[in-house]
Amino acid sequence: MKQTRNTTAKTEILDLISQSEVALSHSEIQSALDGLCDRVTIYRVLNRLVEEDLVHKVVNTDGGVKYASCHSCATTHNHNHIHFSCQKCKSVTCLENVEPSFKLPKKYKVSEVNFTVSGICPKCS
Amino acid sequence: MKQTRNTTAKTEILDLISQSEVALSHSEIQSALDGLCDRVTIYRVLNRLVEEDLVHKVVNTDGGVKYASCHSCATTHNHNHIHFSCQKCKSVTCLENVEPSFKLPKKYKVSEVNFTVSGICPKCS
DNA sequence: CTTATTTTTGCAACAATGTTGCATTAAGTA
DNA sequence: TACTTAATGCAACATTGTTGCAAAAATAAG
Ligand SMILES: [Zn+2]
Ligand SMILES: [Zn+2]
Ligand SMILES: [Zn+2]
Ligand SMILES: [Zn+2]
Repeated sequence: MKQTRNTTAKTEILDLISQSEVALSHSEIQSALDGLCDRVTIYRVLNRLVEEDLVHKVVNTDGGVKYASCHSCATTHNHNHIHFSCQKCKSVTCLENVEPSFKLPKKYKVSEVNFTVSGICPKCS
Repeated sequence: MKQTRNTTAKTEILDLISQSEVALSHSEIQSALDGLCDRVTIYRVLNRLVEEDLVHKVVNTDGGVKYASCHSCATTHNHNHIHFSCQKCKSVTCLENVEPSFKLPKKYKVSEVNFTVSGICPKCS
C-alpha cells in the first residue's frame, strides 16, 4: 500500500471542507484557495481525501459534484445520510441524522448510496 | 404555452428509451441512433421529453446522467423510486416499487428527489 | 395542394468539468 | 544532509452540455 503525505494543498483543502457548513464544489474550492495550487492538484487532492475517507462526495440532483467532511465518521462511518440541495441558494447540506429506510429485492448487493433531495432550505423559505 | 411537434428524432429517441430495460445515457442513445441526428438535437429532445414528463432523468452515483421512461406515470406520476447502478455491468435500473421513507426536519420543503444505490445487480452476482 | 407560421434541426463555437503524461518539486526518512 | 517516492504544475486532451443563428421540417390555414 502506498504512502500519503501531508502537503500544503491537502491541508488547506481539508480545512476548507471541514470548516464549511455546506458541501463545496471543485470550483468553489478553487476560488477560495485563490491560486494556492493548480486546478489539477485540487482534483487529485480531492480524490485522495475521498480515498482516505476524510471527505465524502455528494452528487447533486443536477449532476454537480460537491465534497463534505465526515463529521460522524469517527464512530459509525457510513455515508448513508440524505443531502439537501437548495434550489434557491444552491447550497448542499449533509443531514447526517436523516437515514432513509428502504427494502431492495434480495438479489441486489448494495455497496454505496447517494440520496439527494432538492427543494427550499430553511434559510431561504 | 408553446406547442410541441412529433419529429423523427423525438419518436426514435422515445422508442429507444421506452423499449430499454435500463436507463440510457446521451452517448448510448447517440450510438444507437447511428447518425440519425446531431448530438445537440439529442440533448434538446431529451430535455423536451423530460419537460413533457415522458421520460425521467437519473443522476448516477458517479454524476453521469441517464434517462428512463416512466412506466408508472400513467397513474401516480412521481419519480421517487430508487435507481440501482451496477458497478460491474454499469447498468442503471429503475426499481419502481422501491420508494424509500425518510423524515426531514420540518423546515425543509422538498420538490424533487434522487435516490441512487450502487452495488452488484442480480445478473452480475 | 399550396402557402404561411413556428418549431426543430444542424453546425460551429464555446464553456465547464475532469483526466493523463511527464518533468520538476517537495515530504518523509535514514 | 542525502535519498526515495509522493505530490505538483503545466500542457494537452476528453467528455458533457449550452448557445446563436440560418436552414429545414411540421403543423395550420386557405
Ligand atoms: Zn437555500
Ligand atoms: Zn454528507
Ligand atoms: Zn450488473
Ligand atoms: Zn426511474
